[in-house]
Amino acid sequence: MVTSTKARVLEIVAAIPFGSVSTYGTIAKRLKLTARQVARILSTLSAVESAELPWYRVVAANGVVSSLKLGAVGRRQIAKLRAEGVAISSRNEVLDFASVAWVPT
DNA sequence: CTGTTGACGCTCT
DNA sequence: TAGAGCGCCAACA
Repeated sequence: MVTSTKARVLEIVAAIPFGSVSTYGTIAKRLKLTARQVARILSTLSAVESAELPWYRVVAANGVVSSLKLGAVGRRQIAKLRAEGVAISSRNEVLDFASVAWVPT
């Protein structure tokens, strides 16, 4: 298989269980990458990929939703997470993050 | 080729 | 508790 960097990241994201979240840094270290690369890959997802993959289950370190996304995508991400049972505080942080955090295997 | 910009993370103050 | 600074690396003008 090709096992391109993008494919590996998408594979991890697609494996995040319902009601759980993961972080850029965790995925990045798991794949021997940097958080920036993981973030950029998710930012370049096609419309189909973004619709199929639970990219909204991926947040920044400490379960904080990236303030850079809050303008547009972030609002949608928080709405999606809440719809899946993930509580988000008024400060855009995942409540009880340690319990819902998921580590790729 | 160089410089800027991030859907980021960690450390120091 | 907040804020600022630096490192990381790929895409883009």
